[in-house]
Amino acid sequence: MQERNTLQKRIVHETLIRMCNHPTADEVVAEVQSTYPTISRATVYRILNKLADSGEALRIRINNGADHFDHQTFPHYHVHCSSCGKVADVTMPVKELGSMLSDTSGYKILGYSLQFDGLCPECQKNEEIEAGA
Amino acid sequence: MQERNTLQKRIVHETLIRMCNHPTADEVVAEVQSTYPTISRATVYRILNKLADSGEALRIRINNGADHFDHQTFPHYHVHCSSCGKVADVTMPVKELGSMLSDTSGYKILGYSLQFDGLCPECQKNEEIEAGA
DNA sequence: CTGGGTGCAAACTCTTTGCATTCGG
DNA sequence: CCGAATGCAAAGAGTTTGCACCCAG
Repeated sequence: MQERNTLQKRIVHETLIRMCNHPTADEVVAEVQSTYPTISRATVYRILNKLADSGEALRIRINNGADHFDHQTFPHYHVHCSSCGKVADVTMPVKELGSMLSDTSGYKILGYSLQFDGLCPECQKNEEIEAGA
Repeated sequence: MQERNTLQKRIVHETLIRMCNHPTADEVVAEVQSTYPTISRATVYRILNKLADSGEALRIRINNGADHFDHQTFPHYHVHCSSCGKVADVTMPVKELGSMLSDTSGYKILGYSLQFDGLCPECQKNEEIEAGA
């Protein structure tokens, strides 16, 4: 029943912390395996799930795609670029949401997830170029 | 190039409207096939995607699971029961969110998605019973 | 020692796609 | 007619799981 502190766990967690771009599980696998080729995809998935469940990392669910992970656990939100898929932080705190957690047809609210969709600066630029051409 | 009005499209859309419980694509397939066994899963998926793309239905992405669909297109949010997976509406309007759509590291915001997680009344009851036993 | 963790491959879930056929306009 | 839409089956992406082996405590 005792949780063990294995090399794999340390490597995956450290890798996630080092990757600041909200990587997908697959990107974490690739990054981990670039240095430790013997660590398997299943292990990385298992460790990421455990981190997300225990609150040591956030799972970010993007429309139409794989889950992304974020090692930052303080309350914040994410913008997802509809064009290139990049994910960025929205650091602005949304205090109002706290007061919204009621009037939900009898549900006991445990949490919420808020994500924005939009275009990142680069894709906006590309859009203008295409429109101009 | 002209979009056609097929029997399948009408059936899938009507079925979605009739199912008020935010069904998954699979549940729509099952419901449609209970009356029209020859309509294929692929067709239902294609039609649901088209409805979601054209704004005639909403796609609700739930943590760890299949997409749900909602024929209601007016602005509202959803609560997802972490225990039984049921999805319910949050009809409370969230005006504040409109003013949040800025200060997002240069992103041009096109939309956002807000979902709550919690326990539905039934699962709260079950939890109490288990705790008491 | 011992059972939690790992690696591998296979399985699984959800969704999309290639292709021949059908049928709405 | 003609090509958009369908049905089928197979493929695809992302993730989980069964099992034998391994190693942290």
